[in-house]
Amino acid sequence: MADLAELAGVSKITVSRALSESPLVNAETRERVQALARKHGYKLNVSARNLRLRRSHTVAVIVEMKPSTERTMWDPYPLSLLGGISQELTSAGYSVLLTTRQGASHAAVQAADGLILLGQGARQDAVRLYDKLGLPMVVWGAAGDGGDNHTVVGSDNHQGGVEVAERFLSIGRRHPVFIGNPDHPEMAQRLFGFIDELTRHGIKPLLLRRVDFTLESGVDAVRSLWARKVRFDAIFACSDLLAMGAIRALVELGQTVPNDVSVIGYDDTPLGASFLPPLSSVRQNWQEGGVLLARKVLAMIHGQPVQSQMMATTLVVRAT
Amino acid sequence: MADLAELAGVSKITVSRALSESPLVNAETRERVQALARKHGYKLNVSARNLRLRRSHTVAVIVEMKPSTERTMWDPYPLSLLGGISQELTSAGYSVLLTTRQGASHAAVQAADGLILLGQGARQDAVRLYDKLGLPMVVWGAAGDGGDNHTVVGSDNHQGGVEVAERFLSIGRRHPVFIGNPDHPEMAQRLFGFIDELTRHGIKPLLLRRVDFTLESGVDAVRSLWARKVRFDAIFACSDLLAMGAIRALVELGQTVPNDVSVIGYDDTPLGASFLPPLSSVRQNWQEGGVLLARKVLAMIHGQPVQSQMMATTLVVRAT
DNA sequence: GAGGTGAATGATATCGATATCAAGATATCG
DNA sequence: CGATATCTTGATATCGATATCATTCACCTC
Repeated sequence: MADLAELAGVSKITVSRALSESPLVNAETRERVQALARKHGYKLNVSARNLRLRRSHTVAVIVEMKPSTERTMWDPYPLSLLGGISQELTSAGYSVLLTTRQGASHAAVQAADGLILLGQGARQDAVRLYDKLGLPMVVWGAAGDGGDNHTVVGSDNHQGGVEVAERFLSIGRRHPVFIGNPDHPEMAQRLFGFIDELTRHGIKPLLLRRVDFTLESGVDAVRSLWARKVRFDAIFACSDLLAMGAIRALVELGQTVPNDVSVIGYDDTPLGASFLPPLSSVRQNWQEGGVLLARKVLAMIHGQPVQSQMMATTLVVRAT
Repeated sequence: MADLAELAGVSKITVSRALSESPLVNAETRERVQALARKHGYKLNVSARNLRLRRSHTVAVIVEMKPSTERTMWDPYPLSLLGGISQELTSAGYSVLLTTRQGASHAAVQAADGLILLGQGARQDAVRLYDKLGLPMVVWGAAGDGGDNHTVVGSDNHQGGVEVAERFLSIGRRHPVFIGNPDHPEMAQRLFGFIDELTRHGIKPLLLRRVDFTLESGVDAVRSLWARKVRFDAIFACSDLLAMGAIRALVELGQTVPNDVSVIGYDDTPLGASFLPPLSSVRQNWQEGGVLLARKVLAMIHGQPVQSQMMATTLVVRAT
């Protein structure tokens, strides 16, 4: 910038003003300086600016969806959110700093203007940890206890459960089963919604705990029900893969879907949609979720009041 | 840092040295300063350090896989690579700055120590654009013309095509069809590999151009073949979705897979693996790809010699 | 005991930008 | 025509860290 100043025959500060479109500088001077800057390929030193302005124009995104730290980055789940976040933040002129929880101790994260936490961690420990940093923070997940310094955005898992229950009830199902892992706060909400709605009609679902969200796990779940000779006519699975596994096992056992047993999955993956038969599923709009997360951090950074928000889910009824 | 210096009764510079584990400082002093730093929650100002050291310990990842700029972040493809990149870089103490091409003009990207470009853009224009920045750069994609300042990492699409051809030949197929979009450099490589190997055995495949990589597009492709009464006994589809669509159409038309027609997809998605029948497909290891990308940039940043590299593909033979 | 060695610490300058205050040039007004 | 307002520019200090060179002091050797 000093060089530019010399070239243009003005002072550094005038160059600075010209490049930042300050109205304090003469239009002609501004043009001249900007032309020179382009010509010589001048590049602003972001560190210097950030140092002076005491802000980084950066939001750190910490990904930690599962207890298994090894695999966190691999699930398509956080990655979809990331898409929305990234688009919204970059178009607002902010940078996205991507880290896993291990990397989050690095200094760069602390320099961020705000934090987006994907996944609350077991027992909210991650949330508490980052709350201490005192940065504007938005968390993706189930609505927490609140009262902290952070905002929560998530999809309304409780409502998702309710919708599935309503659907089952409306088509006359009376012996529903829930497959999933209620230790996970978001899954728990789905279960609660499911139970709440069923209970209002005097029905009590069976809870089948499954930790792995794989196709095999779904197959296994149904087989175990069958082996125990449990009577059931509807399955609410916490993921599409579980649901597809369940259907596959049902078919093997000579059951037809949806005549004998209705099955509804969760997440409405393309995978489920192109399954045969096409899977009914609860859709969460992750793109929108990401955008919302980004908007909330930005609002917090700008000191605007921000509220937690749960996004509506949609039950997509296909063939199962 | 100045405050810490006063508290500890030493100078700023000594504090700096103590916190950076410099051997120039007395062990006892170092302990004392570090204890104070912890106690008062001291946080290093990264901007200041970066300014002084003239580096940012940051690698920018620019995502631009498809001509359609709107959707770039949504394909699971770049996102998987991102996982590997992120883990490798953060564990090496580097930060990952995530941007789309639109956001890449922002100053923060230019401040990065290195660049990872996911997707070369149509006609390599993106590559050329960023090459100008003069930063260490690694590009994911098909091996380019080389000779530029960047390194290319990608999976060996040509070999992938060859492997599929070999498989078809080994099971006696004589009328293969290729479905995909040869305008895309990576797809083109697959096609070339496919053709090269087949030609060695005097066989010429049929090329069916399809731009969309959806299930519907695959269905449509096979129907059009059928309508034209083309004779074919093997299909190499450029994506698993295309392959699954093709199979679905074949089944509708009364053909059996793989008895009448063999089908092989690309990418070995979980989707394909849990398809019925389980899809044969060419696997690219994206996790490894991401790790490799990260390692190469780091090497370039450290001034070590780096070479472009194509990763081997694996043909996973399942039921189709 | 003079000179040399090495360990520990400090003073100062510096990285590249911007905020603040000051000042010169020009325009406007009665 | 002088005074005040407006526009434009500049000098200086500053953000928070680290590199460089200088200094102090204890200890060792001959």
